[in-house]
Amino acid sequence: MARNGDKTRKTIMDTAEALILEQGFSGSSIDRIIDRAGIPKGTFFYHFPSKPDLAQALVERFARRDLHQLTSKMEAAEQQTEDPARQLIVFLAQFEALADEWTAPYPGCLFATFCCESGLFEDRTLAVMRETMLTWRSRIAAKLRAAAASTPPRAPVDVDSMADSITVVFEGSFIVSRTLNDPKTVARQLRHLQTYLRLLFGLEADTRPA
Amino acid sequence: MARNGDKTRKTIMDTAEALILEQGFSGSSIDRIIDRAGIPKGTFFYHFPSKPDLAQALVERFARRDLHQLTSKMEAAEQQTEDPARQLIVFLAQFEALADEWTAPYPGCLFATFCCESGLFEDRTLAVMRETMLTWRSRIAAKLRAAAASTPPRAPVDVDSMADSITVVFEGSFIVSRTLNDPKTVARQLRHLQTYLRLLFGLEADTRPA
DNA sequence: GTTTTTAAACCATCTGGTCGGTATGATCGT
DNA sequence: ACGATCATACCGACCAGATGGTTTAAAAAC
Repeated sequence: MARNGDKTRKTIMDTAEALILEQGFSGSSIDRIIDRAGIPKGTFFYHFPSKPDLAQALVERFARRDLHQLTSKMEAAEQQTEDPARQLIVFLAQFEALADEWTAPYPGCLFATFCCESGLFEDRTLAVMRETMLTWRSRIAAKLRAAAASTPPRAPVDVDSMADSITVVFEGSFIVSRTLNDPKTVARQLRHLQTYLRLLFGLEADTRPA
Repeated sequence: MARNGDKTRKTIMDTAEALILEQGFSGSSIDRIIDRAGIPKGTFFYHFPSKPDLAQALVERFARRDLHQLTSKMEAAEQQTEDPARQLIVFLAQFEALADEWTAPYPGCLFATFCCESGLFEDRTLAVMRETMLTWRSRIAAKLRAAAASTPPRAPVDVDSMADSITVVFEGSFIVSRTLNDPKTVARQLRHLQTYLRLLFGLEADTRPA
């Protein structure tokens, strides 16, 4: 299965990511990863020269998928309405709909996990996380500026930190969701963010409670 | 030096907590903890029979301090104003003032760290975190109900998840703050929460931007 | 014939944890 | 006031297994 190298690599990464989300990075030994994946040790080190290289590959893949979500859901929102404030609400509503389907086992964010062990990682690994968050900030902040230009917000807000709020709510609600064993937490928190935006830009309230 | 046991114990716990906040729990080996603390191994195991017992002691101390903050800052807020909505804003403003002083190294939350490695801990350890978060929820939710009773909120909100938002913002902003290397993130996010509350209960906007 | 996978033995170092022992008072009967 | 006793606190050598990682040689799959 020579050209199936990609498949094996994916198996390793998927298994590792799932394990890391449960036990953290240091807690996920290579032996346990290959044991769960049913793959010999030699194969692991054929694909990843070292454990830090695995971390790098995982964080890059996670960031790629994350940014793809940002782009695709933003484009979908832009096709639904012209108003930038409404676009942001539609943007969040899509994530809410996604999160609303979740049941256990609770999802996690690789960024949060790595951040909580940040002293163990190389700079290049942490840089991927930083750049991803800054990309979210700049894309969302641009929308917020457009929204503020067309409708003055009801309260003075800093667009950059307001943009960061989305990331904050994601990361924070993952943690609270998992700690409380409540899979609906993420969806509900995303709804509060929408309510905040509605109030800020004077949009009619949603009938469902936040 | 009979009664110096407490001091040694505290040294171990302080060192361990700081290290865990940097490297995570599995990443903080007992050898590294005692090395940093300048304490021999035998002494460590005299105070803590096992590593899980250290985790338990740490999480219980953290929870105790956390709940003390909740109580003391809530009482301070209650002495400043009678209006429950304003009390919540004052409550948050106190944490904001605290967070606004922070510079590097970035603070972390032991709960977040443990949550990201939750697969490694005993139930009793995770239970402490869960109960602490639920205590926050019920105390804040009570205030929110009182606020909603005196002023109908401008948008329909679920008080329990609104109460959870505070925990969500704390946990989330710790992660974002550390990832972006921006010590001011926590304070700014706490300000957004205040703005949300102001808009919700029709209070005048703060002049400083959120 | 090149890429990929498998298998297993091997290594130095680190891991959580044990154990026998020591120092320092406080408490005690005398 | 005396030494004997005792609990608390501290020390560091030692252990078995896990850790990340290497090596080697061979077998598949394309």
